[in-house]
Amino acid sequence: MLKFSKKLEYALISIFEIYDRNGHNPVTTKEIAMRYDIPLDLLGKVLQTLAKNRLVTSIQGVKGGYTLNHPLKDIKVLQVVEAIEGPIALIACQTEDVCKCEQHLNCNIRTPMEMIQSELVQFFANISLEELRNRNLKIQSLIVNKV
Amino acid sequence: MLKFSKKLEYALISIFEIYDRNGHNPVTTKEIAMRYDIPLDLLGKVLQTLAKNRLVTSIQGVKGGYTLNHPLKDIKVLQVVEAIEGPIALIACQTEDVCKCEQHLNCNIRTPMEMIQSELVQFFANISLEELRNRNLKIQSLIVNKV
DNA sequence: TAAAACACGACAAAAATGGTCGTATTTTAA
DNA sequence: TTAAAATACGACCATTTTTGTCGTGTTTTA
Repeated sequence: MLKFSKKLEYALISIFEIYDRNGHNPVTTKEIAMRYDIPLDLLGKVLQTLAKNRLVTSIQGVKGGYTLNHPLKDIKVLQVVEAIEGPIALIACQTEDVCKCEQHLNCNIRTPMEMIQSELVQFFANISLEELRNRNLKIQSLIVNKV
Repeated sequence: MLKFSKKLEYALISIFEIYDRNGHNPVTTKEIAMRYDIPLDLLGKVLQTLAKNRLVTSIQGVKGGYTLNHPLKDIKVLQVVEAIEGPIALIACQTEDVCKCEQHLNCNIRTPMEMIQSELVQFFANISLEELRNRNLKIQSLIVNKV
């Protein structure tokens, strides 16, 4: 099934959570893990990955935690996806320069897949986390109005 | 990593291959499997799934095989994806009416994810297999012109 | 009636994902 | 200066998903 990984879910939950507390102290892994019932160690790794990819800043030591590096409008869904899951590659041979799969000497889908992939990357690159929330709010208000 | 499954690859390869021979006899699982070096039994199941989803027609018996039900322009990427991988559900609780994950009693991503999912479904629903090939041809010709 | 093809359930192997553990490092504050 | 709280990170295990295999049955043609 086409789906996001748990790690990606945890990353998005964390970013939203850190954002919602911003201006205050750094948010700790433990706080997020407890609030959303996420395994502590795993969440730690997710946040470390986000830190390596400069989406959050880590602060070590007592009173440490994580802060957001950018406002939600400057974080694109693509950045989070690629930080956590690596580059998008719909079929295997798109990560390699030369297609190594003996399978498809006469491959009839490589270039079509490259095309759809580049459009998919654009798709994710064009949606910021802020828009994710706002468009959602719009939808909710439409529903409210409808009722 | 965000990617298509092998089965989905095999499905697309098969549809293109059957299309490229159309007007002739039904194409056999064995022919496709040999040409693209795909495990025979697995490919069989993929084609059976496509048949159940009315994308291809199966013909049993000697001289049997599979034929395409629709021209490429009438097959949307979404149909193939959903036939093979089931409905797109970016996070688990989108297949259920009520989110059962104790994890996210205070889930802050469900509705944002619903939003991005519905846009993603639209994305795949708007691309036909014909377009996959044609837009690709356009890109190729641009490259040729560029050189 | 034999051969060639699809149909399908059960199962096995392999890969990916999710999760755990131990240890080290950094920082604050008593 | 030392204890506690926090991140950093590699190694490892468990679970799930994906991929592939096998055996058997059914359909159709020649």
